Amino acid sequence: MSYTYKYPRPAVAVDCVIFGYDHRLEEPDLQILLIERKLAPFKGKWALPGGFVQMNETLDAAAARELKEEAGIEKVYIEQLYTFGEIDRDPRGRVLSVSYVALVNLEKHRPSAGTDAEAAEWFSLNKLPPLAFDHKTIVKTAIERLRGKVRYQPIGFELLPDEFTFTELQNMYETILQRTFDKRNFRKKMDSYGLLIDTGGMRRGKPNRAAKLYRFDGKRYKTLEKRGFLFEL
Amino acid sequence: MSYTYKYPRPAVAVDCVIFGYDHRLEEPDLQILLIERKLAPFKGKWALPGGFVQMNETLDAAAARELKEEAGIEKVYIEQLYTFGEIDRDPRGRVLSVSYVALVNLEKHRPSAGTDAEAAEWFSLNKLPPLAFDHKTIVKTAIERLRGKVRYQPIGFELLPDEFTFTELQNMYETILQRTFDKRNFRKKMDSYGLLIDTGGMRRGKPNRAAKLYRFDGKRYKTLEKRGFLFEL
DNA sequence: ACAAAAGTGTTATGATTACACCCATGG
DNA sequence: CCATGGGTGTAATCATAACACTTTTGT
Repeated sequence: MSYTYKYPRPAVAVDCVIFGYDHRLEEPDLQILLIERKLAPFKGKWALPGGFVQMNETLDAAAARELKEEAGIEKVYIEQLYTFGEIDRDPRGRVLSVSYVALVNLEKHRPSAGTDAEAAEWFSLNKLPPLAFDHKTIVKTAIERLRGKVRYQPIGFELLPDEFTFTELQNMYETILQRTFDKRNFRKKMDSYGLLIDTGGMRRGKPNRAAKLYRFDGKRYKTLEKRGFLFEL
Repeated sequence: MSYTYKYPRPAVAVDCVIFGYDHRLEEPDLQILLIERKLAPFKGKWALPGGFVQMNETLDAAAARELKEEAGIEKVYIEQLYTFGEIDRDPRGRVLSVSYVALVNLEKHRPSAGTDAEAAEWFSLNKLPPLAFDHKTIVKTAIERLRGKVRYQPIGFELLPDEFTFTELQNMYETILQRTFDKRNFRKKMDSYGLLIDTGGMRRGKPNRAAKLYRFDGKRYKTLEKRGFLFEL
């Protein structure tokens, strides 16, 4: 079977930059999920999960599908990033890449084996292997988007478990933004937004004082947002 | 001549939301350049300038080409906005739209006749006609991007002539952001960035005190930006 | 001389920063 | 009982917001 058109058309792929964060690490870092390519081109190289857009699915749906098929990840935060269209970005011919960014908490996505049985692995951002295609550029763009957006939209919470401590929250921001915050000032500001619900639970198990667990109040945020409230770190 | 592929491919178009601003108007407003479609579908309706991506041009190049061909506009600020991929957004079949935002000063682009001899007209944002395809959605997204970005990147200057007065600058921001600023505070802040060069010229001709003309110092901005400086309105 | 917009400082308020000690827990 | 991270307040500084009058120009 084949498809014929009057004018040439580029192929269109979606590629996903999946950021993972593990709040339990001593020295936490941002990680990215990569899959090892089993086919040419770039056979054996690491690449972003992705694939071609089907005719009966939207771009968002294609991204969600690839996320599930290749990375075994579902129902997470995902947003469109940018569309890359350099002429020679794919040696097979003209292929556009509509890229997406997803944010997940690593605790929930440890196994990281794709259903397609491709090797999928988390890599620290500081230790990325060489990547196929122009995926290095895509990753760079994704990091810039994350760094820029995390400061004025409460998307960072997507990287944490549902319940988290103040310190875990602060570490997450410090990791992404590559800077430190004063503990008291950080808590004061977060507190002032009234977006953290005290769950009553405690993070225990370490030889120090137990820490209170909080949950992000997404409903309240949406309400406030409509009234012109701006989350800002 | 025709082109055959093993798998079906969507067609890919670029569409441009061209914002124009006229600093000389009594009650300035943001405008958008639209072209009247001469062919089906949506024949006779107004639409964003755009067209299909050629195989030998990047997306940015395609956007620049359409800008020139359909709107007669060249060498202006342009950036990619978003890629729209709803399945039924084009009645002809599956067509993705990689959309772009361009910013121009109306003074320089008055004639607004496209070289393709299509009717091209500026419309006030508040008085847009019904638009073809999903172009209303694209315009809405573009406005959100402009409103969000203008506050922390000095892109607003692209809407003004090279030389402008403080009042013109303030009016431009007030128009885009739909709010007012205190004159003294606005000048104080702008002044503090040191990004405006006094050209020595004056805006004369009105029966009131002449206003000093300034120029945006793009070079200095780039230098400061690298050192971590953040423009913020 | 008048109408219209240009230009200019000061004070009050709120937000941000800097900074250090006691508390609770598990081993 | 000790090591470790949790939790808390205050003062100084800086940025923002509010506010009104004099100057210059063209007609």
